[in-house]
Amino acid sequence: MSDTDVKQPVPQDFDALRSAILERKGELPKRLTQVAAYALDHPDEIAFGTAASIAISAAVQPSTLVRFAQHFGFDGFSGLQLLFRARLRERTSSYEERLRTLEQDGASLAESTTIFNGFVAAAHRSIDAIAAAVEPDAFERAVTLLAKADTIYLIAKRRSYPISSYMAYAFGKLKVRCQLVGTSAGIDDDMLAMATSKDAAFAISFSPYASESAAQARMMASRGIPVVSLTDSAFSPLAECSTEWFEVVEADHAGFRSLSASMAFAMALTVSIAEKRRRG
Amino acid sequence: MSDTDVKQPVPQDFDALRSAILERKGELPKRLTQVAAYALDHPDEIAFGTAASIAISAAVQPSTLVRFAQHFGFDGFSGLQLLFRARLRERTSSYEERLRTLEQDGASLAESTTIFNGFVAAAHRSIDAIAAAVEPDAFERAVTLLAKADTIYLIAKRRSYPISSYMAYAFGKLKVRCQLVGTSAGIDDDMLAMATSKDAAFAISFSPYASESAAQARMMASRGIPVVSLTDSAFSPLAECSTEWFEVVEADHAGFRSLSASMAFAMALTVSIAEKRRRG
DNA sequence: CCGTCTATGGAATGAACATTCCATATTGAC
DNA sequence: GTCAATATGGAATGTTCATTCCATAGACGG
Repeated sequence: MSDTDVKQPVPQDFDALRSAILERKGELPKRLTQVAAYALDHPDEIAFGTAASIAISAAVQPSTLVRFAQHFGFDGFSGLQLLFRARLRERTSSYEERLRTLEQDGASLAESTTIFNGFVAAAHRSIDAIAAAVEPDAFERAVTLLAKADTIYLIAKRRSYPISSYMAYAFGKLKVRCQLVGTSAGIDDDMLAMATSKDAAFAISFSPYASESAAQARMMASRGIPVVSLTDSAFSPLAECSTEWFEVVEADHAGFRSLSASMAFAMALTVSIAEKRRRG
Repeated sequence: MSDTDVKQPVPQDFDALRSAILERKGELPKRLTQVAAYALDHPDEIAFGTAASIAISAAVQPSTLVRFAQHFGFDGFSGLQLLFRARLRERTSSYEERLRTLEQDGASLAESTTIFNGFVAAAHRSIDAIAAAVEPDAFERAVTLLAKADTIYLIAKRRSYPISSYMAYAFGKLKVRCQLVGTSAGIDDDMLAMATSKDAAFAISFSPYASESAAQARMMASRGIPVVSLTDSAFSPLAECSTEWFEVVEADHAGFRSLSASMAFAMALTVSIAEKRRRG
């Protein structure tokens, strides 16, 4: 059983595997070279296929795939396949990598440091996610919609309230009329009742969705007032009653989410609206 | 076998499936709704996972996943999974394409897109900056200081208020007693007057510094109450009266700053404090 | 040219998995 | 409140799949 070369450590990520393959391709027997070439040329096939389907496609036996994986220190083919799948999943996580190297340096970091690094990485990931998820056209439509509104009603409760309150602050500085809804109990509905179809609303709500926010957004929509919203799922009650809606998936650290990505989005929206107005 | 609704054709690609799910989500029974929400929120999991692992993650039975697939006309779960895999294959290209538009801000892009990209980039820079600027030891000291406080007073006005209000929300969830200062005019000083040296304060202020915040922080400090602060310059009035202070330089886009980095910092601090308390 | 050692193909095996089935719970109509 | 219809949980089932095993082919050294 000299199959598993003990000298080489088992590759932990796709890049390591790739290097290992390139490095050792000279000393591999014929069929394994064939597999190596196929693997690097068709990584997606490896990620999605089954051993049998890949074997056919690469013109080898399934057992050869297993042997190939074992040559590089894996338990079997499945272990190797995980790396190919992780590659598709992660795509963006150079941040996680940086974080991992940070944590290797000092063996015993204070817990607070780990938490801090976790939130930093989560923030990066969240921002990448929203950058990829927001369609420029939809964003432009939302900006147009809100820019021509007489008054912009900002609907947000609880966790999303800090975002709307910052938007209200910024709108104030930018001389854009807006009305912050959700501050003191009771007067919200009275304020919203004054809205006309010349106005518009921007609603923010994350799971678990505050029922008032959804109800208020629905009410606005039913009165013909355009509603733009920011939420975290296509299943959000906001999604169905909004003229335009955007999905932001804040990455979490240990179950807690910061609002980093939402804040960036909110500011981009706010400034874009002001800019569009300024230009006429 | 009225499971497979013959009215609906079997979705042939992910978008068709997505539309079908959103369209019919109202008429789905409870567990199937749960699966529907999970599927749209975690498409990658569906693509790679096994029925068993997905079932656990979505808190349903494997059989429910099969039934869900059959409700939408598929033979079984596997048929549905193929669509999620195909999506992942195609997405990777368009996804990277989107991220590439972040770099170019040619005239061809809508202004709102340029602004959006600008804030995304600024957020990344800000977070990198704070990750580099915060010293783990100082952070740990700040956490310790605040964790042993009886009540944490959160001092913030105007631009920094969204941060403290989110912290107050999170502290509430985490059962950490805190007092949000700066909300309604007048009672602030009365609230702060009740603070004792067993308490602590966390102050946030950015240029141009609200004079009240600085005054309140100074007052607390002079009464022997530990003050931790987050500000944007060593010359900030907060820096000189704080036991520990941290500098966050939010990168700006066209003169406007989002609060992305401050939010990440605030959440890290909040969670660290709660965690330290929980441990004794 | 023979023996040994490694590589390979293909069948056998056993594990993982999707799917089905049935008993129970829940919902809705009368 | 009762009954029917539908939804759900969980175990049983049968299939697909990765893996192992073994017989044979090929390479290499003597």
